[in-house]
Amino acid sequence: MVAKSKSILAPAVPLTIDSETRVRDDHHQSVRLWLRLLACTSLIENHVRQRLQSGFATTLPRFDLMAQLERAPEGLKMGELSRRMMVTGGNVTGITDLLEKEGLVARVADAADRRALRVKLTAAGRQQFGRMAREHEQWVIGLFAAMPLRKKEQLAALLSELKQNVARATTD
Amino acid sequence: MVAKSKSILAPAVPLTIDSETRVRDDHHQSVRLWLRLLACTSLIENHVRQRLQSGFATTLPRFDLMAQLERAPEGLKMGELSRRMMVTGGNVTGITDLLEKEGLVARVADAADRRALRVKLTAAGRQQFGRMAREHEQWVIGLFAAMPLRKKEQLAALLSELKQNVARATTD
DNA sequence: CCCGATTAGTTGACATCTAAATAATATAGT
DNA sequence: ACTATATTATTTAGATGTCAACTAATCGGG
Repeated sequence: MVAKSKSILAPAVPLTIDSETRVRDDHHQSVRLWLRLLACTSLIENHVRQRLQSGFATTLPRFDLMAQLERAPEGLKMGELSRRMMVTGGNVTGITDLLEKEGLVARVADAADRRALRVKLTAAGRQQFGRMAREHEQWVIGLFAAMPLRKKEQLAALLSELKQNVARATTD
Repeated sequence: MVAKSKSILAPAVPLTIDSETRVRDDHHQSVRLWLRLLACTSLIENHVRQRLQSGFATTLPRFDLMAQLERAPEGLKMGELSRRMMVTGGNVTGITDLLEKEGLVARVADAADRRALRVKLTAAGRQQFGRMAREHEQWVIGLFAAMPLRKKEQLAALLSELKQNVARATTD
């Protein structure tokens, strides 16, 4: 039963039941892990979205964009926003349009590059974001409150490693 | 999925430096943990989406819906699909419309409840899903390949716990 | 049996989101 | 300078997503 063949030319050749089982379990485990990751994210994301909607009549993407700008006082170029938010450029254009119409952000011509625009928070935008951010932080803290600090640290470390791995695997 | 923004940035609300530092670090940690979770999910999600698009000319929500049906030979009611996919009912209606138009799923009247519909995979749908699922599994395995089995188990356990906590925190 | 409250699903209005095409500007190599 | 190429932002079409209002069918207490 121990057909130890590792023949590269015959990948379809059956492995031992043991190793095959182990491999199959490993495969299932990766997919299950991914689904679990996705479930956690969706739960939190939906919760935060609903709170932003009911509490501030705004949306997650708007909040996200403003959050990026909050820590960039000199503003960010559209492309930089796109990279940080991990969405396409066209998407950023649309969200910026709406926020600009609401007077929360402003497009400013970039001095160094005439193709580029810098998006900045307006005074009103900074003020509104401040109010939202304080509450948002409390929501998130509440969602993670039941997990002991130690486990949160473990989770953060594992996710950090995963992020590196995935980033590497997706770029080449 | 969700009118979804993919990365929300941390607030960092200034308080006094000395007395609240420890608490603030804990709070900050929760937000950073959430951002890291979101970053991992977005990376994987974007990768899988692009592969589904280039390899099968389909999308993640379609794949997701078909995956739910694959595990339910009797079919699923719209509401059940909505719950499992964690999206609204209206959304499920739209995706089902398109998949039905493509002949991959079918709406069947429910015998027990005349309000309800059962959505089932067609033979063509089952076949196409099979092909996609095999590749999809390989993509996911590849993304997680660099992480040792032991750590994957830890991560899965921590996420399981988090999921329970968040589910509890968001329902009451 | 009947009526009000739920439940299942769809619809319409609108906001995100991607992928692809476009216009305008920068940059590098010759 | 000139040209080919790359970068920056927008636009378009189509898919996904929420929410609220709607129809139809079920359920439960009188």
